[in-house]
This record gives sequence, C-alpha cells and structure tokens, in this order.
Amino acid sequence: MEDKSERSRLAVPATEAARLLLGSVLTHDDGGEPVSVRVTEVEAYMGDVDPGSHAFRGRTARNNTMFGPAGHLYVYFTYGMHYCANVVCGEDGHATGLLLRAGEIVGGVETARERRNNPRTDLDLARGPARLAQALGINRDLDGADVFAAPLRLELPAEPVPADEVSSGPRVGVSGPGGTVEYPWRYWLTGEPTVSKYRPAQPKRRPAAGATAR
DNA sequence: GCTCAGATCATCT
DNA sequence: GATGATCTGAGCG
Repeated sequence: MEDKSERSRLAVPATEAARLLLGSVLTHDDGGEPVSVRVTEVEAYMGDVDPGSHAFRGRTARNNTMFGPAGHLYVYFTYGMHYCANVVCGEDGHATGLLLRAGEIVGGVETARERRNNPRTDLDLARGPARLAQALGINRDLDGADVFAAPLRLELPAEPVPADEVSSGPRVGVSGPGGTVEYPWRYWLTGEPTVSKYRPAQPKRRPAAGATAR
C-alpha cells in the first residue's frame, strides 16, 4: 500500500534521493537469518551526463536495470570478484542510481560476520560497496529485484535526514575525462564511523613528486 | 600507523 | 584485448 508512495519518493534526481536513502534500512531475507543494514554512505550516478557512470555511453545489457523504474536493485560484478549494489532512482528511462557505499549492520550481525569471514571489527562489515553487498548476501540474482518486495525490504525514514547531518564530497574510485571533483556526488552521514575513508581517485599511478616517472 | 601491488572476470570496443 | 563505481594482504616505519 504505502509501497507505491515509497517507490515514488525515489523517483526524483539521485542528488535528492540520496538524502532519503541515508538512514534508511535495507534488509535481505534469503531464508536464513535476515540481515539488515542502515545505509550511511551513498554515491550518486547521473546517467548520461555523468562520465563516471556505467550508463554514460548508453544503454547496454548490463546497465539495463538502471534505465528502469525507481526502487529496483542494480547489481553488477566488478574486478572479477566483487559485487556492488545500487538502488535505482529517478524517473523511468533516466539512468540514475545510488551506489550503496557503506552502512551499519543493524540486524543479523552474526550472519553478516560469517559471510564476511569474521573481520576484526564490526565496523568493517559493511564499509565499502563490495563489502556491504557481501554482508547482505547480494549477488547477481538480485539484479533488477524490487527493493520493496521479498526477499528485499527497504525502509525509508519518515523524513529525510536534516541537511546539516549530511556531508558531501568527491566520489571515490571514479576517474575519467574532465573529472571527478566536478561531481561532488558522494553523500554520507556526518560523523559515522562506518563511512569509508576518503581516498582521492588516482589515475593509475601516483604522479611522483620527483621526476623519475618510470 | 601507512602505502603499494596483485587478484580475476564480465562487459564493452 | 583492455578496463573497471574494489578489497585484501604484505611489508615497512
């Protein structure tokens, strides 16, 4: 019922939907112990105007989900070993989405620990997009899944978090022509210990201070 | 505490 | 054939 209005709340530009997602709780119930994550960090991808987006060059089989209606999950496999999860937002036909970068495990901690092979601290359970996906047990089968229907459940906060509790900055790991700092589309909850540490996107090799650029 | 290099495969040119 | 919205482990201070 509220399902429908919840979905429509996501049908706005990613830069706005980001504040809805921050503080929301995503649950994945695969039949075992459900695991819930409170989202603390997201990254906006604005489709065809965004050089860092998978959708920049147009619609393909892989990013097809992002072009669809809001409220679905776009899952992709990268670097040969990691899954990343996005929540599609914006209007149908606009390839905008929000990458779930980090979160705090608020339910099913033990299951999350097992999936992550028992990291040293719970803060590491979902710090980083691939870790978050792993902790939740997300895989490619969930690509295109509805976040408001089983086995997923997304609970948006009644009201967006106050603007003064949200920080924004350059995106991580995004390189490209012209840039990354021009698009400060990474959002996180100020002061959250689970937020991944800022790391500037480096081309490939660090420009050595000296001259011996090998 | 920090920095660096490697792993590994689906997708696109 | 090259690249990538990354993570992890090892090594060093």
